[in-house]
Amino acid sequence: MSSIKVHAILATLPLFKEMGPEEIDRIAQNTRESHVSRGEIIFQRGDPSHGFYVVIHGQLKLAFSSPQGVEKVVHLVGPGKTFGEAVMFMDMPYPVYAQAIADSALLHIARSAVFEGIERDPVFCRKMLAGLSSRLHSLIGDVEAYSLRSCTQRVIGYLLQHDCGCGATDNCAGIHVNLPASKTVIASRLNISPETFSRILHDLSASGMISVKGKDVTILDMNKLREYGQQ
Amino acid sequence: MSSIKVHAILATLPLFKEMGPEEIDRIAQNTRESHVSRGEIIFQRGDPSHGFYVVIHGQLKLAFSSPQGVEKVVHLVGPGKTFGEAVMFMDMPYPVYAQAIADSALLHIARSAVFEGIERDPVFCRKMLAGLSSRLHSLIGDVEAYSLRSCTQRVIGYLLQHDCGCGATDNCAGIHVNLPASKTVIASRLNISPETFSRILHDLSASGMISVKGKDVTILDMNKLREYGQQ
DNA sequence: GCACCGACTTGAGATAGATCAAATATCTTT
DNA sequence: AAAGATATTTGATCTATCTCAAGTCGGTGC
Repeated sequence: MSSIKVHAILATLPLFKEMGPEEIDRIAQNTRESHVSRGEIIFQRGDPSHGFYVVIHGQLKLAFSSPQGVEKVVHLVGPGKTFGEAVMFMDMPYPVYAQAIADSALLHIARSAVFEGIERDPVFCRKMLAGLSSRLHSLIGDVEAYSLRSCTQRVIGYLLQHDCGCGATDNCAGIHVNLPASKTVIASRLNISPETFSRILHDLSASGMISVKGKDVTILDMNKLREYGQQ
Repeated sequence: MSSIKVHAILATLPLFKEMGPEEIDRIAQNTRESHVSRGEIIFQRGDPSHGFYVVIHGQLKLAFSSPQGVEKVVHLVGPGKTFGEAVMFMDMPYPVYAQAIADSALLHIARSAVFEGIERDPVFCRKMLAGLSSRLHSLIGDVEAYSLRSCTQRVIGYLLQHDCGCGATDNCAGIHVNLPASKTVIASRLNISPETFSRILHDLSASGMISVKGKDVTILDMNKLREYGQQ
């Protein structure tokens, strides 16, 4: 891929917006593109970090597995999203592994470029801080969900979060949610067994709140669903 | 408290070490001291953030509660530790509330001072990033523990993490752990009911791995405990 | 179009940990 | 030091969710 194109991709990221073209070029120079196919590991738990990643297209998961081999998906990363920033700022190996769940293209941005960027540009630095903060915020949300909500509530929470932003209408029926990965993976993300996930989806369908066709979920009764999810 | 003393306290924090005295003074100028007694709320979930806090002495908890009133402690903060940084970098209200679990003294550092600091000093910025990263890392650890480990394993993990650093000896028996809060609070922190926590401590005592006297736990057989916690 | 393979569903049963309740123990306040 | 209040322990029971097992569905390659 030409460095022109890399430049263009970087320029669309919130992180680099507002950066001057020459700064972006500097970053682009320290960027490595890679293509991975479904199932490939990008890094293992315990590997040292040399930078962070941007997903150009495809989908991957961050996860760890127990000694018994049970896998727990912590995070799903799709196009335009970044991962691996946090580890870069500590002298620590990756606490999770990253695996492609679809053929994907990635950009790797070298740690050195980021550290230079911080040195030069306080705005960049603040964006980096904002990015980390928002990841932290969503992890707190996960902790809250795992500890205070039932499986059904977590599923409903997930569906509501992933409605494809039809706007502010309160009870717009027919909202469409596309599951970005296999149901087994989503279940793991929600810390539920696949069987339980399947049953919950079934039950929500049966009571007319949603309808499910493969990876497409349609929210039929938003209010009822919200109510169910609330308390 | 005199601003001299504030200056001295700030200077001991890793975050401000390496900063010049005049810079620290600038920070100190934007610092507000507060004393809270046991049970007092420092901020509520939903409150807007105007800076972050340093604990001078005392102990507090960050937590949220479910609609049914069940409380879940996310984080315990003791002397020398900071909290509330992450929220400061986003336009979001606090996702948790903070409550003193012992009479405490706090320093509040205004957001504006932090943002100025970032503007001026890339080292400070990097430390801020490192701080957030490390918090994020430990949250990932929590998520891992909640999703892959049993209650007993979490308790053991907690005890092993909180041994008061007797060094690298592998099987130094008699390591002493002091629970920094009531057992009910620790249990919540570990996402366990108080009853279950009590029983686990009892069982570990019964099998001779630890001994418990109030808030003092002594690890008697480190190896056995580790083994138990592993798998 | 058919056979195969992984993903999903459905049923039955098992269980870790929660909840409820009552008895102690510990800390606070007077 | 006694009375209350709060925290902890212990026992008995309950239940949400997991696990195991057996289909069924849906896409892919031949």
